[in-house]
Amino acid sequence: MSQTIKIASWNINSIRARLDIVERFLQEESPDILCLQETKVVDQIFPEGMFRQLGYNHLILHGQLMHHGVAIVSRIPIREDDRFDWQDNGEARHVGVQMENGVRLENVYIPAGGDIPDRNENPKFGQKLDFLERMIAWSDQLDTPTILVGDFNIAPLESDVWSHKQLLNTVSHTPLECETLARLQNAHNWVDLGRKFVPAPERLYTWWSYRARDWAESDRGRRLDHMWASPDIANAAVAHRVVESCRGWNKPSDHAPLITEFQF
DNA sequence: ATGGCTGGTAGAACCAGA
Repeated sequence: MSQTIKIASWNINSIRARLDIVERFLQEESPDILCLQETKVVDQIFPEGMFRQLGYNHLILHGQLMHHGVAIVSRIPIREDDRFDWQDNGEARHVGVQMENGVRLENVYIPAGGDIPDRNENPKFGQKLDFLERMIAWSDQLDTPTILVGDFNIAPLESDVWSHKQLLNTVSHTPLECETLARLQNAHNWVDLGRKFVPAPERLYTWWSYRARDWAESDRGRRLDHMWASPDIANAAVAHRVVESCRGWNKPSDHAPLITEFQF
């Protein structure tokens, strides 16, 4: 007997500022599970009501004051199994759950890394690389079917950015970050579902700056958000897309949500 | 013109995002 599970991931840039568009997204797309990044709220005042009204009664929250914060909301049973501190500084950037079928779902918010792509001049860049190294060590040992989603803050391929040449020295697309992300991918033979369904060199973006006069017209996007799957369950993914239209909604996040449908 | 905006928290001529 097969089961279809629809999983979404969205860097929401404040859940409280975005409650209306998240509700619209849940009503229109009806995912079974939604992984959120940058919730920017402590767990005590996370706006659970809207989610529960729509049947999302399983809420796994890992927030903190002001910045970062992740959450997994679900209308099918999930149980928390870990919340790693891959940055080793207490920031809320990961939470992981297990579904009833035993597949793990890991929701991560990799640090942006600051402005200067040099760990000596900019400690945040070093923290980002160290975060990735800890994820590599974890991936090396991983022996359970796992789905890894979230805001990775790296656009690895030339066709993942609006201009490869102009962004080579911009944090999120530097060769060092792209090489490190490739090592992370190789550490578990992770399947990049975005590029499985939209092969390079087709344009594929998930983030557009707030500062563009017209984000859609200039289309200076980057693919910062990703969904990866263990090789042994990658074939369970039967559909995947970036819901770009959400970027044009009223008071949007600067990220668009991703959706993958699995048939287990 | 890849920072032109945006949010949170404080009460900033702030900090952070990417």
